[in-house]
Amino acid sequence: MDVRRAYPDLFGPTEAVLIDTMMGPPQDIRARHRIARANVRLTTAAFLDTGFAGRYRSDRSGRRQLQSLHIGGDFVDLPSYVLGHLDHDIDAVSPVSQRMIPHDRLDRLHVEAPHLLHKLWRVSLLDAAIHRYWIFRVGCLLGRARVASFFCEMMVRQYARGLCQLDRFDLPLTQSDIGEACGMTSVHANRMIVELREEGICTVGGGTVTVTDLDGLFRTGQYTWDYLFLPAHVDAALRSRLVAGAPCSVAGVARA
Amino acid sequence: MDVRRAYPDLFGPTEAVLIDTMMGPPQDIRARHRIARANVRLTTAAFLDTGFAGRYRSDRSGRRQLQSLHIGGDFVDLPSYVLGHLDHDIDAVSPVSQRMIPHDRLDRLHVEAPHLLHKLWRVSLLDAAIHRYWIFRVGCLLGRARVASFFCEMMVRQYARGLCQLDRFDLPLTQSDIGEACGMTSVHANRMIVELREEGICTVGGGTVTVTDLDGLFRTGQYTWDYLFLPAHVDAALRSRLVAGAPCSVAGVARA
DNA sequence: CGGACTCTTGAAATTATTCAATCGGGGTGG
DNA sequence: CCACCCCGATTGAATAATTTCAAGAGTCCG
Repeated sequence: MDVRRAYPDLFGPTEAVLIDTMMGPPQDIRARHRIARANVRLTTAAFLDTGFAGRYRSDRSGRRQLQSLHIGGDFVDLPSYVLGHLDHDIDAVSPVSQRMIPHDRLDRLHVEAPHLLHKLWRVSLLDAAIHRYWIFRVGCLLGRARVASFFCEMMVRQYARGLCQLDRFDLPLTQSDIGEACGMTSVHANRMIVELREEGICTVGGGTVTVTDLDGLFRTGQYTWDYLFLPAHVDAALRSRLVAGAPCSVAGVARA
Repeated sequence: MDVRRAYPDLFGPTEAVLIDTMMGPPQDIRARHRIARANVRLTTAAFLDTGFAGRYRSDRSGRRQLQSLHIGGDFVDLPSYVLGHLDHDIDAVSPVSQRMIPHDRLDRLHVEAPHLLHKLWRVSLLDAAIHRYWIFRVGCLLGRARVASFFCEMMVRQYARGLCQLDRFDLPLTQSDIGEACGMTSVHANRMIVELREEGICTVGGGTVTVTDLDGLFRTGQYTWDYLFLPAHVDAALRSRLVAGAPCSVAGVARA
């Protein structure tokens, strides 16, 4: 996954080349291995080439919360560049291929290409917007809606990068992982998934979610993608496929 | 609240003056009035002088989730500068005094003071770290712990800005607001608050939380402040007041 | 084949919501 | 000044959502 494909409305060809030259060679990380550790001074930032990586925080009883789930094309480690270290661990959820960007290489952008740093700032604010939506999901929605909303997001984010169509998408998570993402036990996650299947909305298995009722999935998850700030053409494509399009998005921004 | 007091380890005196010159005069917003609207092109970013402001998203049934709560000294609106508009509303929770920074004034920093933009990037990543902790709080903790954790955060963040001691702090929220922050009903929030009071941990009323058992509050909320990236002296002060200090923080970062 | 892990299901216990009602303080109009 | 009203806090009881505990079935792999 190159940065242009990941952010088609953000980076130009020259910028993409520059970013590419900053990144080291691809490194493979095995599933369930650590990508970055909390409370350790870091000197490189990871760009996620392929695979899934997650941020985790655990409570005292060992119960774990997935705080974010990154897909190919995400800069998973920008916070470590700006803040120096992380307050949480980042793990490979599936097998991952990543490319490292040295922090001091990013430092040089301040004189070489300051506009690029501004765009990386934008990228990290997109992550923050996703975080806020996760707060909403976990805080407001009931079990079935939480899982549906989570599936919607993972599908739309991959769709926006050309990684899937709107009928199925990769999700190499166990039901325990899905529970950790949605703030529920694996047992309850299983029951919600069973319900979604019985309602003919989607099936989950083999690391893939197959969507049998796209509208139903979005409706059940009360899902809108306005917070993803998608490129206009992706937004339009999504709208055309959904009877009750999202209430708002980039294209629909009013003028003041 | 000036920026130096808000971020003592981040901005130098010269930078503080520069930021100050960018900001317009203080504007008063009445409680429960809108500060920024979703899906509207914005041209200024708000700096919160005093008061409390919150980001909200609602589900289809009208149930509302507080996604973040800002206090005096927060740049509440940086996402709107970088992304152009917001995907959610920002409301004044209490009476608010804010100062606006025109986006084009920030643009000029690219040539005038690029290092300042980098620091603003840092500020927005601190917000993102707080978002992630909210995901953890709402997704992992049970009711009483959620409320205690929320209280801890609001106290520590205000303490770090010299806005309170560790025995009481302002929290001009109704119990309904607290419920929206913690992902629960106002009725349940009330019950959790009653429990905290009966356990001798804290009392809530009149827009103030009075902490009668600081250790108990932190223990009940399983709270650590590592994600706030506090200045070292604030971190040290907190540690010295808590028998079982947080497991990790800036001062405790390993060297790689 | 054995072991480890995941998915699945049932039943009991816990946690949280909903519905309904009461209490109390602060402000307003008479 | 006081009756009245509204809103927020509080409580009880019934209902719903979720967790916990436990067990069994399926699958993959050494």
